[in-house]
Amino acid sequence: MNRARLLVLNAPLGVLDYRVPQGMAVEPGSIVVAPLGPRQIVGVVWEPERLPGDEVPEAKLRPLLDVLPVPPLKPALRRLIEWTADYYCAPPSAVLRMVIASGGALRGPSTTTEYRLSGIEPDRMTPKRMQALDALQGEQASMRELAELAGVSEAVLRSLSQLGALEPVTVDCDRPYPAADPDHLDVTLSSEQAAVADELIAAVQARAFAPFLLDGVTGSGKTEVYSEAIAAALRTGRQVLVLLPEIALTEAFLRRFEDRFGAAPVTWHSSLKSSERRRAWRAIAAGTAQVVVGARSALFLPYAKLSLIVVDEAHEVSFKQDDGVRYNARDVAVMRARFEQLPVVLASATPALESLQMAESGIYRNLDLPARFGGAQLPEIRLVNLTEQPPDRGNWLSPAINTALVDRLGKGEQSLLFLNRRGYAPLTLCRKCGHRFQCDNCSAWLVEHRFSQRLACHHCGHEEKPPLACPECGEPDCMVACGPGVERIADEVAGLLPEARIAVVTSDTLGSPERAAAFVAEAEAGAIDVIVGTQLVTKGFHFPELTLVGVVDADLGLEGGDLRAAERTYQQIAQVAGRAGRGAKPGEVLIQTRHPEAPVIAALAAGDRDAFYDAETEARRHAGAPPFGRWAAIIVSSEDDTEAREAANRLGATRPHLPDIMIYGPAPAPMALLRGRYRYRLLLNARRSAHVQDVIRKWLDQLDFPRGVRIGVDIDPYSFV
DNA sequence: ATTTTGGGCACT
DNA sequence: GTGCCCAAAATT
Repeated sequence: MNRARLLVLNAPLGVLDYRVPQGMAVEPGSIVVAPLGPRQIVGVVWEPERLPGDEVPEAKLRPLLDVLPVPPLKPALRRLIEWTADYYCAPPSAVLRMVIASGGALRGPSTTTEYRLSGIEPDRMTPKRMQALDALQGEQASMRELAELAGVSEAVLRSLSQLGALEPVTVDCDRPYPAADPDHLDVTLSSEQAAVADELIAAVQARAFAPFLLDGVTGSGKTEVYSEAIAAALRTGRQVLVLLPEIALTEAFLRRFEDRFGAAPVTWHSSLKSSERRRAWRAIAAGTAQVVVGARSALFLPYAKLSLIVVDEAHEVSFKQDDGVRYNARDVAVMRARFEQLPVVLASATPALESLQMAESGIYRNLDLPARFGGAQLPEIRLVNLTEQPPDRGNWLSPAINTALVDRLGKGEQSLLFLNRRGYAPLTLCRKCGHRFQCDNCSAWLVEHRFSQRLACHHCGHEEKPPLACPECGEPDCMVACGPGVERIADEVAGLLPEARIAVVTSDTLGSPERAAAFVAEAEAGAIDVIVGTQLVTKGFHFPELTLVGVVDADLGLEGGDLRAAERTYQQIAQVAGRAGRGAKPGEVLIQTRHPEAPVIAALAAGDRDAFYDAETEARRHAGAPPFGRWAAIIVSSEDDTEAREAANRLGATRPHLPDIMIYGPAPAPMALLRGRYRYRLLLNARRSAHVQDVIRKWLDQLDFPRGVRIGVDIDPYSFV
């Protein structure tokens, strides 16, 4: 009798045992199809001793249906799944789901049919058809995806297809990607860069676990350096994974990559079309995808022969996933490298304190690139004390920034204004009765977006048209904007420099890779004078003509009780400052603040990175915060407030009392209502030696909660909402 | 997660 | 007795 223990994709089921029929060849890692009641589910064969489960009598076992024609998941990846589930207190099935991310990749034919506009106009035009033809210009995807894209039903598209306006295209899912050539470009590195590159190359050739912290100021050429390690990996015929924090601005990165290697890398991110996702997954599993550039989810793909992981901008907060499995891709990347026995490079100009600490204690090898490449100087940083030099009433830019903006426009140089607030104003109220426009589903104000004429919630995506009259008192045309957003700053610049070409850069305006690429092209061509942007502009840009950076409100990030507020503020401002003066002309950075004496701000002004890190290290040590202690959050949520509060109280009442773990709460979460769910939070602060995960698991296991209640565990949380 | 089962209740 | 709704149980 041949049994197989499966990890199945359904989280509440987890582990199920099956019989292996005669003649079916399975091994640990095989991806199989199994019967479940009247349905079929996908699972992965596992070592039984590694997945605890009750022994099911043989009579109950049903036979497996099929083995899918994809390579079995390798032991290193299976260990990573186990580790991730264990460390982040997540169901193993939920982690497995990230590996088998592309349902369609596993089964079915190796071609799919996509549709695109043929250019033929349908005889009879209807509003829906018009809308579809408009929206689908230049798109090619499956019926379903096109329907979603155009905001029409599939029936509309089917009729368009019948009329010939949409034509089918057969797509081969296994067509190979263009080959990357490690020697496509002859690269000249400085001697400092070459020394660092050589060390990385040696690590790639050594084929052993080796974590590196590649620590270099903005503009020091980190990408060029680790590209040489990528080239070394390509020469051995193996694969490389490069993790980037966000896709919005990867276009520029991809172009540089193509210049270096003669082919675009394989990309992986959430907005891939299903056929692209499938093609990438299969190529990655087959080992034919040489270099994968992806968002954090690319970390869990089944690489056939991985040889190097690079985490670029490794300090970025967006490597922390904040729903589903709440993992930190930066940390999991190191674990994957360990299980796979490979080098991993964390590259950053402003490393997380945790990473610095690992380097200092010798666990990570520290590689420094202290100078900017090509002799470019780091920009000069000046503080603008807003209490001494306030902006004009109703404005947000101080005379100092205004003067500098005028000066740069006169010289034909570019300026960048940074404010981490989307929209026109963070709060809108009625001038007559003071009514504040709030989201129905979240504890958050609705933010006015003037360009798109909408009031939007930045947490749940709810949008509405701005009302003509106050919903509370009926006063017509009553809305008053409170505080600045990037759109309002752009307005102010337009008033100051009527002839300037201004671009607002946020996730709203740069949502798609295409638009991001268009913006980068415009900015490089000098068609933009002033860029006003959110944190999106802090990363990755390289505009040689950009010589002025203005930080509109340096104090903004320090508000709120976020444990990492100081570090994040330092990183954001240091990164955005690093956009200035990357070419031949020196850069200048003006930082508006009300607290010039705050340690973070003072360190930024002095350009004294060590002073900041020393002060922050002491603060963290004192607070028992990472890396000296650990935090964990438990979020209890339900659509019913009472149900959520009672569940949270029950958790609080049964809290374990331990000497090395402090447990605070429950209390309403800072976002007490989010996407229609009421939320309560408990916080754990533990000594480093404490087994936080074990404690949490034991604590939660002994309780039962009503169906509507969700318990989320966040280990090493970044977001404190 | 999804499907099946079973109890309670209103209605014929 | 039948149909309907919802909660609980089962799924290997």
